[in-house]
Amino acid sequence: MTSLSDAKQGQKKKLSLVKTLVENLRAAISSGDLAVGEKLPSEAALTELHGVSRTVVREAVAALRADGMVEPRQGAGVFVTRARPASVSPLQIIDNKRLSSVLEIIELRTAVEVEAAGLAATRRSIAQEADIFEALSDMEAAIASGQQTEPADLAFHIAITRATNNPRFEQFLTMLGLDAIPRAKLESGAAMARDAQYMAKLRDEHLRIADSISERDEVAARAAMRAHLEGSHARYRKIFRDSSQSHHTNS
Amino acid sequence: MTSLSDAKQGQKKKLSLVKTLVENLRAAISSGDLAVGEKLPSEAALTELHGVSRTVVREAVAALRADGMVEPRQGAGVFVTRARPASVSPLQIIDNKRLSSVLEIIELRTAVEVEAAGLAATRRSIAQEADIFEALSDMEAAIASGQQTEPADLAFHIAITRATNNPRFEQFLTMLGLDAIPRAKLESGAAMARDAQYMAKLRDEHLRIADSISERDEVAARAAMRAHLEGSHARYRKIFRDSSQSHHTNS
DNA sequence: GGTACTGATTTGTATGATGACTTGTCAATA
DNA sequence: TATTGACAAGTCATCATACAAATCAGTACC
Repeated sequence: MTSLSDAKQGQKKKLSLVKTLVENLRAAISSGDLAVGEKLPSEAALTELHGVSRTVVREAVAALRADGMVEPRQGAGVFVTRARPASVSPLQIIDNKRLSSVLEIIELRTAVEVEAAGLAATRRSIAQEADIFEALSDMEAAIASGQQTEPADLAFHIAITRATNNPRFEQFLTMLGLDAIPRAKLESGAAMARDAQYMAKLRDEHLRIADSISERDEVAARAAMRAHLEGSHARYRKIFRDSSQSHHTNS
Repeated sequence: MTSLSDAKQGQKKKLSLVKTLVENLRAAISSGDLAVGEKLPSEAALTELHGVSRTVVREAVAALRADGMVEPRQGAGVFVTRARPASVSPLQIIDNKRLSSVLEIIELRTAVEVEAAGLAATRRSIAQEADIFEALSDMEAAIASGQQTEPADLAFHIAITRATNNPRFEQFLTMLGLDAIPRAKLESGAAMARDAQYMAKLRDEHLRIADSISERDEVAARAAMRAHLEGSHARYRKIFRDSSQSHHTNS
């Protein structure tokens, strides 16, 4: 025991007792020594174990709670909620350069947006329906005027998630942000983006989704959204193939 | 002036003193009211200003320090180092207290996990199949020994996302952490958690999912996962109803 | 068999005390 | 004058104690 004070004196001087205790606990949690859902030793036990006062223990727990790693419950104990600090959003580590990463994200989007389309079909309000069609016409306007279509595209999809009346769906898509609508224009799709045929197909897919939601046809809405995103997946997979081929011929 | 205690009682019911103080300070900092480099009021001043004890003040500062927003210097004071927390994850704004929030998250999970189950059924490797069944038996062991089942439950679901061979699915679930498996045992489900009938049903649903994935039956896997999560949704909605009823009778 | 009570455990908050460190003041000194 | 050194006030770090509030497991009771 008194391992903390010893360690502290063993090192230079710095490291406050709280900081060392936080590091210890954090290590124990992320190493799985304290598994998710498990209960930490009680404050009394921690004071005993580490040879520090309750103040130190409480401040250390306060720090972990701020990280979202633990959650104390009065009368019950302190419980581990996450193995890693919540501050690092795992999905944020999207390597936009790698097309495989883009494909992975599209697949995850498919999961969420197909469900969103189905829920939107059953729950949408009149106003939300109008918003969807408005986003649709914005997109068409962007196509007609040759502007960037990505923001309008994203707005259309967000309008649908909003129509689920479950804010988490919109949060999810907003979190992905423009990463969700990959950079076709940038990578190699400059030609494709101006391809009238491609744009028409995109518009048609969107229209089909919007119509299904409008008609409260859940099954059709799901199918249309899935077709749209799987089409998108296929298109980017094609880009992947083409670019790697051209890469080969170049080298 | 005891502004904190007043505010606390003014709101619903809960919200610890530490949390409210943290929010206040955080707001003051990000609003520029307390500029970067500036020194916070001393502990004594803060206790006076907000009408709380030093314990509360110190834990609040410990939380801000964990966020990297302030840095205390012994003998000198506490200084602002950043205007914004080091990083914020967008979905993090989950109010675990509100059951409606839990229900929303379950719905989002349903979207992701139903798709994951389908993908897992088509893509799983032999090893991944084994991992799923291992998680399943861990869960059964937890039930049998009367341990907490939530961690094992989460592990089972994560094993499935892993079998999609798309790391984004696992990242998504890991991001939610235990928020994804709401606190049945904690809130009001102490009785439910020990309910053998409930546990048997849970086990049966899990088994059905695992079997479908094992047999590479995509449709069945999706259906089983959806049934499982929609059942979960219904169960928590029931808790919501019951608790609000009991609340009414109490008041 | 279910219900209400009770006591032990645990976190939340308050308070007082002591030590260590930082900073500014100011007199003593070269 | 400029530098040094002691000193005091202010501040955070830590410890110890106490009580309140919530939880939980067992127990007695009906």
